[in-house]
Amino acid sequence: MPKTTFFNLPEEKRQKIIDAALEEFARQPFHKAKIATIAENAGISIGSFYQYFEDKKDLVKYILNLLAQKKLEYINQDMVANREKYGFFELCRAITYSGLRFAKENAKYIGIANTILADPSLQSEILGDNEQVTIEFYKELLEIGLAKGELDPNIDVDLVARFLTSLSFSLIDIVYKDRKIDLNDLESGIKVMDKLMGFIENGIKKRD
Amino acid sequence: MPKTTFFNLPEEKRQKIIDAALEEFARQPFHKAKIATIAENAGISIGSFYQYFEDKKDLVKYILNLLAQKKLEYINQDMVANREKYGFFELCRAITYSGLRFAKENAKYIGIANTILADPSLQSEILGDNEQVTIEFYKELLEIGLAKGELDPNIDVDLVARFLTSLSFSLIDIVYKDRKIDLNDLESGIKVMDKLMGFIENGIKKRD
Amino acid sequence: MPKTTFFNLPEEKRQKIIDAALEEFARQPFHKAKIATIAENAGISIGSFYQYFEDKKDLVKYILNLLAQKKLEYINQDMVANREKYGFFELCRAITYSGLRFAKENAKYIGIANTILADPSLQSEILGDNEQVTIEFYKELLEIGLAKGELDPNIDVDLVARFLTSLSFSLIDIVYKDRKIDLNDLESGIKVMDKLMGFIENGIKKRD
Amino acid sequence: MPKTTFFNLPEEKRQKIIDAALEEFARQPFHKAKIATIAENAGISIGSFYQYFEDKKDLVKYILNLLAQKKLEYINQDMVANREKYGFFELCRAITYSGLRFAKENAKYIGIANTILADPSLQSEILGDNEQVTIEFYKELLEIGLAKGELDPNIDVDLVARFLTSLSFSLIDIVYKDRKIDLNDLESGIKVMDKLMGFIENGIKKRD
DNA sequence: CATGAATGAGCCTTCATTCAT
DNA sequence: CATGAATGAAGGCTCATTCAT
Repeated sequence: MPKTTFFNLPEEKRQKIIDAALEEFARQPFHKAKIATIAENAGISIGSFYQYFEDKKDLVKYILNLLAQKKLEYINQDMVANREKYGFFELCRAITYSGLRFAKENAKYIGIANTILADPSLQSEILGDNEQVTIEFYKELLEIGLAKGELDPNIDVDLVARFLTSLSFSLIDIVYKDRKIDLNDLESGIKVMDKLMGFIENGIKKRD
Repeated sequence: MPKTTFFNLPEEKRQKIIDAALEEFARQPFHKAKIATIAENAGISIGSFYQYFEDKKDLVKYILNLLAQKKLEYINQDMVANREKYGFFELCRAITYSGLRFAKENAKYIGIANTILADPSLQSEILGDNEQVTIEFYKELLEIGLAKGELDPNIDVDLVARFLTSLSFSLIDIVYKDRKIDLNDLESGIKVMDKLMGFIENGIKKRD
Repeated sequence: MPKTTFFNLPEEKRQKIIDAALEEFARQPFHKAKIATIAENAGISIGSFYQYFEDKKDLVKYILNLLAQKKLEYINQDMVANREKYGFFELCRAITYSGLRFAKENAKYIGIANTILADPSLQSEILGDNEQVTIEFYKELLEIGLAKGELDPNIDVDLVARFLTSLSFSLIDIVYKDRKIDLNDLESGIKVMDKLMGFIENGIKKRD
Repeated sequence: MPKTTFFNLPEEKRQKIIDAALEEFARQPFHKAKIATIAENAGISIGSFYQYFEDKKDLVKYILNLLAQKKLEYINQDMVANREKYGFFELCRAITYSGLRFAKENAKYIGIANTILADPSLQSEILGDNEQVTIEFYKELLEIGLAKGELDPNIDVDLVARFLTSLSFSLIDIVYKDRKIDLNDLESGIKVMDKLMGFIENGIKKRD
């Protein structure tokens, strides 16, 4: 966690530092990213950087948490809170849709998490159980869907949850890498999503 | 590409070097992986290393090509050559199945490609058009399937090809990360695969 | 010398700063001792520190002077003032005894002077002529002793003075390092001292 | 301990590095001594330095060991081996004499050990039980002297051993700091020593 | 071809000191 | 006077690459 000095900073300055960090980590993997560059782009001195953060890892952890948090904010909290009232596929669509919006509005930084977490020597130390949380969330949705009779009772809940989790990352990947899909046209984004969701729906919904 | 001296080496020695490199890249991201370590584990001197390879990047490119090549070898070449004679889903299953076997027999090194390619500063330089190749291959299979009337004519060939490509990586990911799926029991591996393929099949096959 | 602001401080605050400095210098050599730590332990801000002291060296010089001064205070001033009236060995015993009491009551900080003065890059700059003063003092005592016929006229005054000075530091060293000598039992302290003084006395007193 | 690469170096080069280190540590305390300076004065690159030594501490430990070893070599090994055959004061004189010769021929570097070991944060880590060894050695000599009836049976063996040990360092200190004692005139060195030993002898020898 | 010592640019991190509030 | 954020020079250490043997 950043030191308290960081949080005492004026909003604007703090944001500038975060932006500089995001930019650098988007360009360089952890071990090649230079704090000097980050500091310079943030308009602060190296010494100041070390008054805000314990060290390089401290910064990375914070950035990653920020991204995770930001992504969560895109999800419709009302739907999540009242998940019982919505259909499974409706929820999945909403979640995926929020993921899309997140991707659209943060296109520049989506690759960062992947880049950072690809470093085996950081994973264990930095990565919390974010992924596990996502899996558990999908499992719960699936259980609800099964109880309501929306889903094929034969599906392997664990496996499907894992698959949906992995898929959500894939989706972002596709959107992120394929610049041909114009994210500024949200319409087309939704269409992409709908098609993908169609695959899933056809695959696991209950058939009469 | 490695220098000719490398290819003049006795098979055994060459393999030892490759193994050492794989091991190191599995443990460390590109910029933290040390040639000194690789050389030592390979039982050669640092000087020799530089007689075989141009530099560090040269080694990485070679290793990546090796892995791609090895994965290809797992695919039933007869089916690929005579792809016209097989059903689309049959081919997909076979390809996925080969991916599974590859994952099973090279579990240790699966993460390497991901780790290496997560480095944005390497991607453009090192990554060839491997992924594009895969996408094109799937597109061809889809076109054939469409021509044969196996597939729903409404699907977006480009998107589905992209999706299948991404999916194949996801699959490997799931298998790779989830140690609960006992890869030694190939039966279960196949079951996993079949379930996943079921989703796809339900999603894009032609319905009468 | 500290700035006047320092001496305007309430006694208590000043002492807290001194204590914090002593503590830090006891733990770390000059170049590793941190003003930030001293300031924090003293309950003042770094900025305040620099309002009291010119710089780090200023503090060290002051601390060293304080210790020297404090040690002097342990010596029976009456005996020193009227040195002519006392026997040489009586004076030596008294001085050594006072050194012991100083060591006992300031055990925690005895090592500081040694630690600081071991730094060659500081010695010339910081060290006054404290040691020379001590040597001169012993020389005077020896001259008096010789004049009174207490001492063997053949001794080399300069050398013995130097030796006694060095010895006084050795004594403190022994007491300081050897925790087996229970300083709380002053009785035993005196016994140690008496034995050491016995060596000297036998060595330089006039024999008839 | 230095790496093997260091010991593979030609004698001359090795010596140059040691000399450069001695010179730097004589001028600067541990935390201010710069490897860059040592490397430069030794005529090697910084990189080379780190191929010879693990790190700065590694070098210091080695230098300290060297000095201790060198000092030992000055002692008449025959006398030490056959200590039973020599008188206590004879042995003490010989040991002190060897210390003097060591001081004379290594005047420049005598202060180094003191300087380095004055750093509390290094003592525990670097200092072995060298001092304890010396104390034990003197204790043994004293026991032999007592058994032979050479010494006053009332002396406190432990205390005197400790005192002699401390004294041997003091002696070196005097010689080291007092440039007025011309060490090039060994005659005068011996005289100094004899006087000091006289004090001790008078203090602890058996009186009839 | 093999070797491994030599090189030095490069980067993280520290901390004494300053200064604006 | 008090504060504590800002500064940046400085130094330990790493490691890819070269080269003489």
